[in-house]
Amino acid sequence: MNKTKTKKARRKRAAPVSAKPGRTEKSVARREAILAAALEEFAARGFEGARLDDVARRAGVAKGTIYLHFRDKETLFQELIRSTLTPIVAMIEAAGKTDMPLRAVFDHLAGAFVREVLGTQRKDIVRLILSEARRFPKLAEYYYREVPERAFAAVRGLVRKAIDRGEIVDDTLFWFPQLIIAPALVAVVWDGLFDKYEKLDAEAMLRAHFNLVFNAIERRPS
Amino acid sequence: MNKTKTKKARRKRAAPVSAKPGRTEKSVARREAILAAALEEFAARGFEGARLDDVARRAGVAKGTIYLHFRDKETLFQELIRSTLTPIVAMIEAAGKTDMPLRAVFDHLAGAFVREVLGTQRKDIVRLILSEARRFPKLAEYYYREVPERAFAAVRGLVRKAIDRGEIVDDTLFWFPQLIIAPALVAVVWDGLFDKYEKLDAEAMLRAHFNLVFNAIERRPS
Amino acid sequence: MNKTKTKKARRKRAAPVSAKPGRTEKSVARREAILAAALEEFAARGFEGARLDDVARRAGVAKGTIYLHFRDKETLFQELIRSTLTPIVAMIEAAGKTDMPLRAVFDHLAGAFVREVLGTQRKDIVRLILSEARRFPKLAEYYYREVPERAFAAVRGLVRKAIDRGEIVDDTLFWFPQLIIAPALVAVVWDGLFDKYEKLDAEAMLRAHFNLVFNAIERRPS
Amino acid sequence: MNKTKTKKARRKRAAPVSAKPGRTEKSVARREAILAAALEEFAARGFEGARLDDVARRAGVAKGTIYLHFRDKETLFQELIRSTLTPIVAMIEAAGKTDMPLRAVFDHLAGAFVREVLGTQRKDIVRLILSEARRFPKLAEYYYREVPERAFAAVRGLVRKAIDRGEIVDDTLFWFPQLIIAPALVAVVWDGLFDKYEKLDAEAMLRAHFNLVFNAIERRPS
DNA sequence: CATGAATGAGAATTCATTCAT
DNA sequence: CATGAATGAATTCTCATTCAT
Repeated sequence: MNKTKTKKARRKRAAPVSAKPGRTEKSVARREAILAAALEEFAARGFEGARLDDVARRAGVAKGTIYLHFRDKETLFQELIRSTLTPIVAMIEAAGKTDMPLRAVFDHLAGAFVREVLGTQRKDIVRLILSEARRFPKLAEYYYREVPERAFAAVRGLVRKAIDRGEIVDDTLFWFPQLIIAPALVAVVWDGLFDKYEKLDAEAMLRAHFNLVFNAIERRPS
Repeated sequence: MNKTKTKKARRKRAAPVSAKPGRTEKSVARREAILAAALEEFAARGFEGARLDDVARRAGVAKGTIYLHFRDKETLFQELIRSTLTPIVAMIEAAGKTDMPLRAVFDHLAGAFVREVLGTQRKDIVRLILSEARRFPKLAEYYYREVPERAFAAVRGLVRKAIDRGEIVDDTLFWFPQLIIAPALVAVVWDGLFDKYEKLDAEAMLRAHFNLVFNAIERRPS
Repeated sequence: MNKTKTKKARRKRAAPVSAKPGRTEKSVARREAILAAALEEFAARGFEGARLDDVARRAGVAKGTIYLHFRDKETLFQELIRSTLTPIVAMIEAAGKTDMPLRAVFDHLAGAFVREVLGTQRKDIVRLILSEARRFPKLAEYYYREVPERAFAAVRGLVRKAIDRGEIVDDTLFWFPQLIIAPALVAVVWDGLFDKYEKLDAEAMLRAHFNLVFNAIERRPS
Repeated sequence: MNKTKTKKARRKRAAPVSAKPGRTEKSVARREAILAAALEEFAARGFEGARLDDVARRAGVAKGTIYLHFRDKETLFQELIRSTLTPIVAMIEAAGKTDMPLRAVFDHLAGAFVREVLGTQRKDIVRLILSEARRFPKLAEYYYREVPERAFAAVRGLVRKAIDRGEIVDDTLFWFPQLIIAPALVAVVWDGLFDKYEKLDAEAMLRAHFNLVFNAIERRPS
């Protein structure tokens, strides 16, 4: 008689909607406070390690309040990732539509990355994705669709245009757009793990990388 | 921050010595079995998510036996990382002492990386470090001293020799040795998160990267 | 992204077997202690109202120990019902196979019921079934198959034989075997709810009921 | 026993008066809506299992509104039972005052029971009393005074009159009036637990029961 | 009166760690 | 050395009740 069920599947009708509930300023503010607190805690301890108790305390709300805004811990985590990603995705989309020279676009994106990601808590979100997405396949797919897939499609478009315009003579970046962002990944990881042992000037590294790459692929004046 | 570190300080009396205990064959075999099982479980669920119960079951030993070989869960985790790292460190040391042309050394290391890391469970160890090391500063430092510090020192030595020999004309890699391994990091991350959505030919990517880099820095025959 | 799932479905591999785990005397004794404590608590507060904390305390074990023997609260509840029912089912089966006069069989069963059910904690189990089975359809079906279905089949067999033998001249009990046990149900309910306000001599009531019934259906010597 | 009654005594300040509040039509309607919703929820999940959230939703009021009409969950429960019982008590009182033949009275009551209880949600109230009254001694006593005590007094009066009039020759029902309603109890229980496995024609069963009983006790024309 | 967001005391369940056998 | 039953602190999630609007 039901020996093998995995879990109780406790009651839970009429889901707490998860997304934006009330509309009051207070309500929105609380939601933001919870997300901010969650970012700190998840970043510091990972998904499993973070305690909702601490999130609540840090957000200045009662434990139960979290559940008025997010169905459960996992939902809170995913909403956190999502809401942080949205503006980044917008930035990527915008970058793909420009007609500036390739090098200029990358320089601009590198600056934005250093300023808007590395320089803010958004880098923690990136780290969280690196650390946890594997255990949340839905999240991994969402992230894949929103970020690398779009970003690489944009890069490919830009590279093709640059070739067509004669700016560059090599299509390596078309086939491996990963190569252009690889140092950014290094920067995030380094910042999280080794910064206290050795500083890394991420912006300089990114610039050096672009120099190498464009030195290799730019049309050289004979 | 880090206000409420209640957790990690539970009971912990008379520590069972931790390191390599007896010398019996059986004992050593058990230790290996536990480490192998731990790798699987930690890789699949992360440090917090893994259960020693599952490690024991997978290793075919009783739960208590784990404690005969490792002081606690954290020690098991760190020993796992350490023991996996040892041969990699040796490889790095060896690579730094060669006199082969720089390009040849990197090609060789890339092959070794694809074969010995990406193609084995060692990639899971790398991922675990990326994911968890932040919460284990001791581990992060150990890893930093053993791997990137040594590896980058080796790279710097090789680069200097290559410049001295006139093989290359650019010292970017001396200042940012990270740039040469960045795509390897991408490969590990991609493999863990996105492989099911889009395959990535890591070896081809690494080769393409070297082509770009060396095209940029090699002395060009006038 | 998975907005509508009902519950976390937390990990739970390799079910804790639920039934008899170890084989030690101690283990069996603990299991019994837990079941006994559970009976008290469930009987006093119902399924939802009972707290496993109290069950553990009453059984003299730690909270976690309960989970070594029973997958969860529901399983504990159902095993409790089941293990109590088993001997009752056996009794019913035996009663159906006799060749005694119908009246004698019922007299015997009534005695057994008063002695073995009303006079023991088994009456609490009956009450629990009345109270809770509706919320555990699996349990309700199990109970139905084991008790009323068998019991009424037995009654019908006995009634038919009694008619064939000319003991009784009426087949009402064949069509409504419920009528013969109805007062027993009243006795259980009364005992639970009203005994403190007015005592009910259950045995006398059952006897009076049989007198009525047999007075109505027995072949009357013209 | 009952060592650890921690539960039922949480906060409870400035009680909101409990009983019938305002007099507005709206107010009365709301109260009725809440009671109706409460019946559904308590019947489906029991006292502990029912959630006031669901009651409020079903009644179309806010959660706080319940507390404007009922002091707390327990009060709501008891008022529900009480208000449902009132008309039943009236029916019993009326039945006790008739001068119809005993058999006719019972036939009439059986019809009323099938129509007004079994055929309506009132049967759920009966079930709730069977299930929960034990945990609410006040409720049990109230119910005892209002229903069985009165009903059995009425039955005894009717029986005595029937004997005096020479309708029946046996006083069993005087001593055990429970015997006359026992099948009704069976009908309620069966309906709740086993109806899906086997239908029970309650009315036919009650009639068959009366036939048996009156066949046994009616003065037989010599 | 009505609302429903907020609260926080629980309650079920998990799992690292211990220890008697 | 090995075992695995037992422990109990910790953690997530629930829901009766309150109270500011």
